[in-house]
Amino acid sequence: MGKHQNTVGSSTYEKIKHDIIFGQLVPGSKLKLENIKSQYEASVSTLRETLNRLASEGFVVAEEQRGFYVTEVSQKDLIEIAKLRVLLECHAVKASVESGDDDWEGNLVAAHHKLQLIEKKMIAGDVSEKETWKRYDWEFHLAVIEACNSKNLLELHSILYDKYLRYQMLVFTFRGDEAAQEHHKIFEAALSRNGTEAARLLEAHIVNGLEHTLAAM
Amino acid sequence: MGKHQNTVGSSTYEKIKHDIIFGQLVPGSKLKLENIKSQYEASVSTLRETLNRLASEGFVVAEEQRGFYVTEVSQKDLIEIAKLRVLLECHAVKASVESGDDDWEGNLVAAHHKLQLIEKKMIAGDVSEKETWKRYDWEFHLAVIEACNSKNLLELHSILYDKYLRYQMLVFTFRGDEAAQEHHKIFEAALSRNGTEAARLLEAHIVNGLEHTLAAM
DNA sequence: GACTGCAATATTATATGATATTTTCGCTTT
DNA sequence: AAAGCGAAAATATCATATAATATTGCAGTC
Repeated sequence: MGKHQNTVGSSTYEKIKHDIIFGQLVPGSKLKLENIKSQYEASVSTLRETLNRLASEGFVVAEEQRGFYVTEVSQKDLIEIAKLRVLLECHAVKASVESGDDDWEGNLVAAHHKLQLIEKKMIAGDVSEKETWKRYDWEFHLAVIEACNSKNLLELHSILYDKYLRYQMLVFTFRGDEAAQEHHKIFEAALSRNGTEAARLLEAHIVNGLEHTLAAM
Repeated sequence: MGKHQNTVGSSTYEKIKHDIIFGQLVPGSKLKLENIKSQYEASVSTLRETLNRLASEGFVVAEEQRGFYVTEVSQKDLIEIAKLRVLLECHAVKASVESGDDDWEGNLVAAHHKLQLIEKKMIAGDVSEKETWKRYDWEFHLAVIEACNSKNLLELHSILYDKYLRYQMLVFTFRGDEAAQEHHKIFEAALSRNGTEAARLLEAHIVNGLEHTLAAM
């Protein structure tokens, strides 16, 4: 059961990725190896491995012979990412409700329940658990599309979600009850196996979130 | 004009990726650092950087403390990739014909012309330039969607195309005149700004290719 | 006699610090 | 200003040390 000890490489990967998504590492800033070496307690080579991985995922830009930079943000980029999320996620939800089995349903119910609980807390004014909230949001969105039968799609979606999340964290604002209701409707449509409706609601949900974030940028 | 000298890292990346796509490195085989060190003339650290990059793109699988393996192939995976290509490429072509300018048209005409030339050679029996042919095929498909206004989408598509190409190379078979005609029809639809028709033809083109490849696996 | 469990050994992956290149930046000269 | 020239800083690469995994051989058991 006990998760075997992580390598230095994988834990620095998690840390740096986290710090980019949650804004500790500011967009456009240079990642000088010597500097981050002390900050993340890893050697140059290990850091380079990490930064190369993050570069292929798009969180870091690697300029040949010139080092690494935290990827810039822009409204255009956010719009692209949101549109791609709509494209992939709406396609996936239709496939998912088609082929989801009882396990899928159970998992979806659980994910929605947990999300609902923390949303209530947030709406009541407790903003202390932003990261937990976002994890539950992620788990819910994943649960909806998980039965889409495409590992490849789920992997792409995972990266897109993180990129989208980065923008949300950048200009943190809570849409509160509105988003919670949208989640609930998506949940109901998915559970009643209405793929088209779930896709429609999902698109509206993402677009609303996008506009909210854009307005705050 | 002169392309500035490549780093060891980027050239080994190109080489290993090429060898995976074109089958020199067989699916599932282990990439032992010491072995490939001599083969690709790079140090362990450089190779690890490369393999980490290829792992996030999905050409290599990295198992913690167990090393790197060439990603396995399967019919299921191929089907997933083809479906994703359809999803992204059809969406992109509609956006592209909407907003493509004269530069886009010019580039598309050029790409189609070059592809047509080499297809004629191939049909005539000259199979000596497989790689050039595939590069032109790639350039054509890219040219069609290039004006979609989404850097993110084009990057995802680029990786998907390479994964798809790997399967085609695995069971190399030339669809000949059939594919050439499909390309031509896609070209005409795109040029006449009929996005819906272009998307329809593109989907059929990819699905036909998929079935051809599946049948040969 | 074959099978299981354990310990010693060999192999391999991971991580590090040192070295070689390359770029950057300030200073001088035109 | 613009170009040329180092010195300093940063990146890319390497060889090696450390830690983990796989393998082998040997006893003890069924």
